[in-house]
Amino acid sequence: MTDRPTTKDLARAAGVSLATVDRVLNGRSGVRQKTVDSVNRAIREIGFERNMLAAALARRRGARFAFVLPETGDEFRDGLLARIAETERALAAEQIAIETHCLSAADPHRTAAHLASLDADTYDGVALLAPRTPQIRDALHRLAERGIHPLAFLADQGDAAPFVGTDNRAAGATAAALMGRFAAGRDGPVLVLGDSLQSRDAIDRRAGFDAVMARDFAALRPLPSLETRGDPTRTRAIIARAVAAHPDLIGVYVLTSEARPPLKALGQVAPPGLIRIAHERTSFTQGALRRGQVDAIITQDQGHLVRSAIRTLRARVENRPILAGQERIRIEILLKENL
Amino acid sequence: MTDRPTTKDLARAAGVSLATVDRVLNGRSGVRQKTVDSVNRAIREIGFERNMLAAALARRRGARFAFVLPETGDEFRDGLLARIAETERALAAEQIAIETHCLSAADPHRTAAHLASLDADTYDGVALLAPRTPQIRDALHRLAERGIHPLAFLADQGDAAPFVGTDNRAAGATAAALMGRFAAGRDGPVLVLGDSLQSRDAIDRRAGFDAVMARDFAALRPLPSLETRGDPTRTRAIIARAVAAHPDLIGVYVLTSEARPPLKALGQVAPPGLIRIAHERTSFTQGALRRGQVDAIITQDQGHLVRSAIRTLRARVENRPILAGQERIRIEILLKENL
DNA sequence: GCAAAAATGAGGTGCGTACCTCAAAACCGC
DNA sequence: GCGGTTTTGAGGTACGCACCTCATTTTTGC
Repeated sequence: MTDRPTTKDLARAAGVSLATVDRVLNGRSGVRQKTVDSVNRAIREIGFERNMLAAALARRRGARFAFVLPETGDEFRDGLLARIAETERALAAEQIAIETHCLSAADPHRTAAHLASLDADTYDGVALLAPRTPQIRDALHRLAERGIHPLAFLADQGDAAPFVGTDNRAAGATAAALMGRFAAGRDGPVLVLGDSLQSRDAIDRRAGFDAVMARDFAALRPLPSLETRGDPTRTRAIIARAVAAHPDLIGVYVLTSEARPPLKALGQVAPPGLIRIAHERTSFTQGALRRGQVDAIITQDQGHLVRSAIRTLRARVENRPILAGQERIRIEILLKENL
Repeated sequence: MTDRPTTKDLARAAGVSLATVDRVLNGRSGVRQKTVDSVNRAIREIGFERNMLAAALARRRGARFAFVLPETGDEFRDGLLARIAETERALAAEQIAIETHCLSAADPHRTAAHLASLDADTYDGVALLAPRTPQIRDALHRLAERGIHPLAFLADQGDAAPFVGTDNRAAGATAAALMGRFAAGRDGPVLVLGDSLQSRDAIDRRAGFDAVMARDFAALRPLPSLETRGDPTRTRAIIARAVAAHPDLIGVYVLTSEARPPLKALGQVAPPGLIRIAHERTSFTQGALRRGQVDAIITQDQGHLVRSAIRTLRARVENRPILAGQERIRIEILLKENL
């Protein structure tokens, strides 16, 4: 903490002028590779660390980010919006602006077009939650080319962008472990259902669930996934049919985020002792836990997700390393007792 | 985000000079109450927010904090030290310095003396992990009087300092819920043991554990707590005796952080199907989870704890509000599957 | 070896605040 | 209304960096 070297010291050590140091530090053009190297060497030698406070001050703003989300309207998304708004307020003091763009439906073309419309002078980074399609992949690459840092938020986009979110396979595996342990030796079928089963999340969760079931809890028989399509009537019908067809039903695993319809439907027909596991903390699932309508919730902390996304974007904008441990989103298990 | 008002604007709005604004903002003396009020009114009226970046830059440093910890030497503490070191590195760029002071043993007088020796010119805040005693309470009050912000870290100090840590009663309750669910209807005794049972943590956890056991799992009979005193030989003896005395033993709950000796001892004599629950993620407990030597770990994220402590201290130093949601330390449940 | 192009240097300004000094003004008790 | 004290003002410098302009040097192509 004794006075750290400044750009002036760096310039002297590298044998160049302040202007050149500035060019190198900020990646401007018009500097020979040889010079760049010598400055970088000097940075290491004297242990120069840029004072980001002064940099942000001089730059007159920290950064401006956007979250691009689908306009689905479920409680999970509402929670995300609330966390984003909170984070924005907290970061206003550091001159960080955060916007939220909600795009209706899951139209990859529209999403890609929106990404293409973002201006590099306005935005420094974009966190995108969207299914992985070729259009999106290209749009992300073009964003990066324009100097806007892309981030895959909750839905992995491969190497088109760094990813912030949880491992859905492990989340499914965790659900299976709880189901198996709670069943404790009983045997019978387990119902698995979800909103839509095509999404990457749902597929990964199902895979993780099945793997652990097969390995550790062979007495339980996971049934083929059923798709509710977000339709409450259909959901009720599916559940009624399943409960009737399997009088020895051990448990139900709701693997997508809309947990309300299935849990409500179960409330009326569930046999006693039925184990119910669902995903995502929402005000409904919390209440359901308290009321005993569900036994465990597998979730990820939304505030942490949002903040992690912002931290990751900032780190990239400021060309800084991240604290890996802080950015690994944990798979949380919620019981009534640790809400 | 359009140009925020600066101190200059504030001075104009309040009808005073920049010097007076400075005096008020930084709580210097020699300003009439009437003037202070009018400046504060102007702050609200024009929505002035101090630019902490510029302030930190001008002040030539962000802040300097110290963690004062007991020199116990268990894995939990080692983890904390590692997280503190990480956080310090990450925050160096923001001119935040973090020190760690390890005080041998749990001598409240020594700890109090150490706190008294801290200089307000050097430290802005201190996070203290120590048992709650009158000496400590007084030392914390005197710290605050000298202008050093105190923080109760992991161990609550009542109103002597704000608290960062988890609710140990809820942690114990969570352990009980898992124990009960994993036991799934079987009946029999449950062994509860810990390093030391006098500490506030241990007492709270036991209380939470018993409450849930009595309410939801009456078929299980928690036995009186046994104290291992950190002695492996004694631990082995206790466990051997308990296993012999209770052939129908259902589970074991290790409620303090030194989980290694009990789990190792159990490894040799545990009846099949015995449910083992312990606290705190360490490299040992993680390995034990993977190897199946323990069924669940109740823990709190150490990195989160440390960062939350620092954020809370910073917020106080900078006279800023905190993001409550971010500072509530969650009680995590770890299974093999969600490590 | 020449002109054109590329690379580098010198020097300045501004960001919003902290902190300092010295002088001027307002207030106080009597 | 006096001397003394307290309060306030004016103005400056510094923090470390970004960003700008213009001159000068070095390199490149031919």
